Amino acid sequence: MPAWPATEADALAEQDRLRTLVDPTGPALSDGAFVAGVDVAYDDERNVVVAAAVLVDFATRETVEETTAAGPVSFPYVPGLLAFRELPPVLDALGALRHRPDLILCDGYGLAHPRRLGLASHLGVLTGLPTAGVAKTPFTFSYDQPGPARGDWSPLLDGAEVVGRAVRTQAGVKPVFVSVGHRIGLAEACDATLALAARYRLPETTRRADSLCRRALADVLHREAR
DNA sequence: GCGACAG
DNA sequence: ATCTTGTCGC
Repeated sequence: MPAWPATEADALAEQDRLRTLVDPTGPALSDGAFVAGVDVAYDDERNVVVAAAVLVDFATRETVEETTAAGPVSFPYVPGLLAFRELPPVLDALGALRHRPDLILCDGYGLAHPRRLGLASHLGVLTGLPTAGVAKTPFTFSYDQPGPARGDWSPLLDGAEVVGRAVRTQAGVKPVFVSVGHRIGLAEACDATLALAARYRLPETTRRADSLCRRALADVLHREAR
């Protein structure tokens, strides 16, 4: 396993290498599947980053398992290179899961990335597992407003290229931006996102991972302060 | 050329 | 991401 890139030049080269390994197609989830949500929280002052992985039963939306992992911040925030900042602790948290996820939903992008290798794609290749990205903002991409009903969607475009979908997960709420990561198709990734966002704008996986990593970060800081 | 830009 | 109170609404 190659060392984690330390410079932007190394990171760009690593993206080029991983991009050739991505499979942006794959089947829909079935009942009985487990979907993992991952997210991270930072304290750059204290050089601490904490990741959380929450495994959810796709059919019932109940939490099956939760893990966290803490570590030092190993890469600065550079738009386009987010994966190098977020993935080290995420890989640790996923590795602590006792069950293997059938899909991992990330907070951010996959194919919808300036260089076509967002953190969801990156994580998919590193783990070999199906992944997709669900982002809260359109980044640099364009889209027409999707219809008003839950389930309505419109193409997310990078110029003329379709890189994902703006998906309305709840009526009267801003859309989320779904893009494929690895080993799942775009329509299938959107279906999974919609199914997990039955009540709120963001899928339960993302919501639970978000709150868990914040709590875990607070715990770590509390512990270090004494 | 410069700035903006997922989290 | 993070700094941050109360408040409107279901």
